[in-house]
Amino acid sequence: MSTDVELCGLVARLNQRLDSHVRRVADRLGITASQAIALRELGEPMRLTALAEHMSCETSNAGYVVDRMEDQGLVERLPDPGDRRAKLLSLTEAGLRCRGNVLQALSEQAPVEALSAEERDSLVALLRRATA
Amino acid sequence: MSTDVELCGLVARLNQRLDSHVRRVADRLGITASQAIALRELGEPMRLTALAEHMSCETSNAGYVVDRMEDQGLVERLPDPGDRRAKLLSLTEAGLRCRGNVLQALSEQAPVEALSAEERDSLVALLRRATA
DNA sequence: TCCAAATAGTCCGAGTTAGGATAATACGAA
DNA sequence: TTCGTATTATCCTAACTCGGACTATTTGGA
Repeated sequence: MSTDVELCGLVARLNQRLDSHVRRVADRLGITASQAIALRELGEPMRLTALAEHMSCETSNAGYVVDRMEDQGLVERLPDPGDRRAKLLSLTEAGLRCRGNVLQALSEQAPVEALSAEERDSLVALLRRATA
Repeated sequence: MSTDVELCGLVARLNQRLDSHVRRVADRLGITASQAIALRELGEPMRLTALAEHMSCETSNAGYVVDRMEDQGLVERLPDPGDRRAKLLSLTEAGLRCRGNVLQALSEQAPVEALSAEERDSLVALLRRATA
């Protein structure tokens, strides 16, 4: 088994764990995991394409998630002044409150207790380079 | 943005890239990405629970994937001699051939060219500890 | 022995995801 | 300007995924 193949499995496993973590947090807040991730990334208004990029998913998928959030009054689609094709996704009052709760809950539990702070830093650095 | 939160996003991004890679390979071979991963992990007969663990997914999901593979004649469910509840997933002739193609295709392109061999090794080491 | 709890697998419902088709708008080059 | 190409978002379909309910079987303790 080559290093590369093992790497795939390890990344998938860690991703699945982090995802479970987000899922638990989201359940507690009454939203879905994807919504929690979207809220996490919506620190400032952005286009759907940009949100999809931040969420590491397809644009159509981000659209599906935003549809539900719009129904729940968490986000609005405002026209983009500079491009009539585009819309700016902007959090509502409720969305901002919900985002605060998400960030709070996500930071409460460290999802990778097994690593020291230094190891986490070097892991982040490696991942940054790997995905650059 | 804390290190932990950034870590979540980076892992998701890398996972998505590796997944896309598997998806392209699988498309070329006429199977789905999940099937390619299942084939990759089925180096030897194992139970459904074990396969799910290797695939980093729920048992029910692994069952869904195996159902399709069984329909296509890639895998068989044989009774486990030691436990009448369990079944051993075993590749057929066609499954073995397909697995060979998958391993070949997956090893052709390195999915993380941005890192040197040493960096890949330390990344693998960190991920092993993080998911231990 | 006998029963409660744990484990293995199946099935189902609801929700999520990718990818392709489409329509509207923007952009760049001739 | 004007046309071909690229971008932005939406919708749809097929496929995937989780989590829970259920049955059969095993295991461990009284």
